[in-house]
Amino acid sequence: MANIYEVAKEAGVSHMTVSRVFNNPDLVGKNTRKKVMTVANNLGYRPSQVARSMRTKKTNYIGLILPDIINPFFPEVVRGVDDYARKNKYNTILANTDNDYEVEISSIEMFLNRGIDGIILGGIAGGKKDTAFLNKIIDKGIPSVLIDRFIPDVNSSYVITDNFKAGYDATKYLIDLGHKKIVVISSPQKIKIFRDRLEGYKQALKDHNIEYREDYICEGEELVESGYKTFKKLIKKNDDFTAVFAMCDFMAFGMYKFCKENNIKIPDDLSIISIDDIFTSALITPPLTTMAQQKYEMGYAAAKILIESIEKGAFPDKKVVLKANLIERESCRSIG
Amino acid sequence: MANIYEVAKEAGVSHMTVSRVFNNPDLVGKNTRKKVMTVANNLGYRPSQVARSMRTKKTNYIGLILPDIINPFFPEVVRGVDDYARKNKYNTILANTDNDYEVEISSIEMFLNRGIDGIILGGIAGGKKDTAFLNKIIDKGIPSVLIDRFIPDVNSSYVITDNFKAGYDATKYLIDLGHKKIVVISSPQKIKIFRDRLEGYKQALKDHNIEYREDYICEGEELVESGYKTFKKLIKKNDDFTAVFAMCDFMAFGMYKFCKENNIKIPDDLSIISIDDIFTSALITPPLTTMAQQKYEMGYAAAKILIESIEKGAFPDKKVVLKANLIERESCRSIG
DNA sequence: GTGAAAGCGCTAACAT
DNA sequence: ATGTTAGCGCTTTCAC
Repeated sequence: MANIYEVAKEAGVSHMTVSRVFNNPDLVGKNTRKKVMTVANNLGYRPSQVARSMRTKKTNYIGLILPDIINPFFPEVVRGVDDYARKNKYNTILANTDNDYEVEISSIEMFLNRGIDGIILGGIAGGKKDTAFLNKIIDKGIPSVLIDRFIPDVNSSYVITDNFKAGYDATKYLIDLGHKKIVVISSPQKIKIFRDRLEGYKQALKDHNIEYREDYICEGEELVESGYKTFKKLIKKNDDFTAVFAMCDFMAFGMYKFCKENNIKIPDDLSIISIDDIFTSALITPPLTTMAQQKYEMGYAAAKILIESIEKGAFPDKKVVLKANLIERESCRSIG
Repeated sequence: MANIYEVAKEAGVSHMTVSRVFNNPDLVGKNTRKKVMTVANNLGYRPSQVARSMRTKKTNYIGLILPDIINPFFPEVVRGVDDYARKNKYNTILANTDNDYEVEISSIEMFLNRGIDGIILGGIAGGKKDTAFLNKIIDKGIPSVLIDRFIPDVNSSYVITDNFKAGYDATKYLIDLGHKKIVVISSPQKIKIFRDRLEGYKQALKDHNIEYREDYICEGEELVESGYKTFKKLIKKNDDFTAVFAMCDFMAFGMYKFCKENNIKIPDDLSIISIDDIFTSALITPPLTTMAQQKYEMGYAAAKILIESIEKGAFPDKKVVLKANLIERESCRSIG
């Protein structure tokens, strides 16, 4: 493929004029510009982004680290990131880590070698290792933004759902329907965003003079199977409740399975509300009432923060909090 | 960040020795190697992939073009591609096109500018424009592999499901259950893989002496809503059937919705089988019996073909046909 | 086993 | 409005 010198020669100008035509067309005379464009087209010339990156120290790549693109929460996030990125001449490089610390580290290494301009971290687990991990990135001076995670003690930009309010609203929705005995199928409480959801639940109870009961809370992992097991465990200890607040759709799906097997009718015998609204939630029976996270917007906003700060040469320093919206479907009913 | 010269200076060797330590360690004496490694670590040196690409004309990037990562079929494919790629020191750049020809073209432009080493095309629509599109890529001399599509008249590598057999097996499964009146909710017949599924259906009918009826086939798009509408249209014309072969899970989901609304019990009143097996299919009620496509393997195999041919400097030239596996769940019943 | 020279294709900085 | 020079950080090639 033709390079800048061949185009220059053929067009009878210096290579710098060709460069300008592609980067600062205004600085080039109209006729020259036309001539150069014609020659460039004829020769099939396209500026090498690699050579450009070499010179400018800017690759227009951003790295996106997340546990697993197969988790239905992420594709929309990824699409949001990539849509904003692409609109602004950036490309996204994805790294699936399966929450494996070694892989997270090697992904960063790879990104560093590749000279990416910034990093977005989606849904990393948030333990102590992740604090170290994030600090490592920040120390390198690479702009970064967190999605769907808040890591205490680290001063990072992030885009997050208002998890307190989501937990509050979900609970309030059940209360308004007449429920007073509301159990919680909880995602890992070591992760801040899930603690926030629980706090929201507690506050809603308090505001409506309902007593908080420790034995109404049961914790598992963010997996369908875990939702099943966690609910099973809970119901064995105590079946005196009329509604469930599941902290994520996955766990709600697991509950659905348990209920089906044990002939518990949703919502007749039991109301269920959840948080996420992934694709499947509208399709199961009964369709799941859930607090929809704005997944696409999360990705989009994160990319926006990141890229704006890259362009400004400033460190990203914005916290965006998104609302979770109640999607009323058919898994809850009014009682009493 | 330190560059190769600083490391060389600090280690008291030439920069070429440093380069060799990272690329051909065997050519360097053991002691020198150790010394260099130590210095490199201390200085936090990492070879610039950009500079390397500039020199070698190889970026170790592959481009992956697909309609939309949000479509639940693709995340697993992407993961398969990326897992193989990453294992072999390649990274994947994703481009969502929404099947928009302009976007497909501009994605290619972008990939070309970036100097990617090869392209994987997943699920592009397959019309005339796509033939031209694919030929364009091949003409550029860029190695490419198709996933989940066969484009007639273009000599390209591909990884595909045995769609004829998938259609055949799905139909035979219903026949073995005693069904003789089997309608088809079809995905677009302008796409070769769906025509193959229909051929499989026809052959299964033939092999079991069941007459093929034109009015048993109704065509729509690969969308939940379209499954709903297409089935509605079909059933209005003719409700004399006991089973449905839906060509993709999405359309089956749409049918589920219609059946629920119209009090048609699955599988009691109607048996449904489909092709795909996306995440949701196991969670709906009743769980959907479907021919599982090997999505991850598709991506993995495509990346393997592509990268092997990049490394060999040869043009990819392999056709991989994957089996679709029957996942027996609860949407079909035995009759008569 | 190690080093010196050249150059990949571009842009920043400085001319004119 | 256009051109000249230098150099980004590597690897290829050739030399010793």
